[in-house]
Amino acid sequence: MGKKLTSRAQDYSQWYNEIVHGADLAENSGVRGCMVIKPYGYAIWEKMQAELDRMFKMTGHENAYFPIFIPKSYLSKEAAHVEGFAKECAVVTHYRLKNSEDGKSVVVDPDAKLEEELIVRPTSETIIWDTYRKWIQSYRDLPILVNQWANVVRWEMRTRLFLRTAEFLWQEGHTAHATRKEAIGETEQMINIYAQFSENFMAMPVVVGTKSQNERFAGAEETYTIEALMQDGKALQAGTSHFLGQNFAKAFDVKFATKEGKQEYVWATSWGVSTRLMGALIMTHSDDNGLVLPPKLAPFQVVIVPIYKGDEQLEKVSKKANNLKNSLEERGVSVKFDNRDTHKPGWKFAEYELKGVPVRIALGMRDLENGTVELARRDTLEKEICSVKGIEDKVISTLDQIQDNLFEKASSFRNNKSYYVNTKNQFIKKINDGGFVYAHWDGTAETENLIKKETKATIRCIPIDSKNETGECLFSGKPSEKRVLFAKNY
RNA sequence: CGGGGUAUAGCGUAGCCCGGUUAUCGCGCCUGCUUUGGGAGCAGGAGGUCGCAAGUUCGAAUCUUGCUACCCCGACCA
Repeated sequence: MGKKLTSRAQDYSQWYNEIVHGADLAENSGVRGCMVIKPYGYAIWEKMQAELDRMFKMTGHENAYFPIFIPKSYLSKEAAHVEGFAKECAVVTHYRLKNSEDGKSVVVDPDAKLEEELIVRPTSETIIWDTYRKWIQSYRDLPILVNQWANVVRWEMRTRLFLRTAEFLWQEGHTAHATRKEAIGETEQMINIYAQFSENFMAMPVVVGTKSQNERFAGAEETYTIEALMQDGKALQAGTSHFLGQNFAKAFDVKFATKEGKQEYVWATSWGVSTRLMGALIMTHSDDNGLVLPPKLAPFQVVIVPIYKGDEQLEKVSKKANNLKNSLEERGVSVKFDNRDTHKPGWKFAEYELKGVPVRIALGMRDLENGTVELARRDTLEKEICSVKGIEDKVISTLDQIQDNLFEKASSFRNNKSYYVNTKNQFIKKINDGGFVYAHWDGTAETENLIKKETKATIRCIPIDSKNETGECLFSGKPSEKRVLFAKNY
């Protein structure tokens, strides 16, 4: 074993930072709170994008693009919305620079002040609904099912790579519907797509639920969420889908003529996931040796490391390795053959372990003689000598096993850290230990605020599959109809 | 945004309290030879506006002030 990361037990935050840097995912930039996503990290994001985009299109959505700038007046048209975002908006006030008087620098030209300031979008509901007004006249124009891939800016005070940055990448879906029912259906469909993506691609189990009023999106009537449990026992909101009612239609005067010829306001939804998913991915699977990637999101699923002495051996090994690479690629497996002569095998082993490559194949002269390869899997760190004959099937089944195993491991971790508590003391203890705590709650914002103040826990969601079960709120003693999910959160 | 801390070569650091030769060490980097199945060894070498800007001083990495960035803890948030 080579250089050691800080262990999770020792310092979880530092472990996280060391993985992000060590696995070459991202780094801080010269701009406060803004990150540089490096090629290896971006490749993972691209894998996420590709699958999500496919799922969006399968359900009838189209991509479009709206401006990064939003006139200030738009933002204030929906009261709750502006209140939610006002405190974290970047504002453009001028459109020109000029040389300073001493000629050594550039300064903002005071003569170039904008008539109306522009907000750098923190989210695009307002500019999009201002646009939809022009697109929608009749029920025949509905539904509109549009998504955009974009960057947004929220001026965060405290940032962490991927988890909370001032600028981040995301997708935001914005749909318009003729009926309340259809819009709610869309909201639910999209949260389910996020849940499927999380579980099937990220191998990350999530709880699907709705947000309490306190946690709801600014301007939404209902917010659906997927909540995942990180290895330090804190919850991470991984994606949200909002039923916006007619709030934005009313704010931007978007009406349509029904079949009967009546004018009605349009029903809206919006939904998004962001580069925060990268943080979720890291904190769900990775271990003290580095990143662990599920095969479906790995930039390359297999790395082949040659072992040789001298050019002659390298040539022989390379020939075999390239054949193997080709035959794996024909079967749909992505492979990197690392034939760099500048690093030794041991160095490469450690490097790819840190980078979370699911399967490593080592190939040397001994293997050429015996017709074998050494196959190592990242999730269990197990090594096995395999016959090269039929190795493609073996690799494919190993990748499948890794994908499944990661989900199983994450699921059992979460299940073991999910508690059903019935007393205040138990509640406080389990919250402090970390984990998902299911408890009765009286349904009021006052009690939720009290709990947050006393325990730092918030209601992560009211789970969709929460069974009706009468009980008493642990903090107010008032009656409750179902348990809700509490946790400390990111 | 409030409290605390840090900033010295690509990375991690010593020196700072108590100002004074050529700024320390490790990793990495370059060259050569030997190596190569879990981060190689030896020899030689390169690399620094000590975060930025002012100030104090004969003299500043070291003292003072301002700025910027990052880390930790809070409040806020995806």
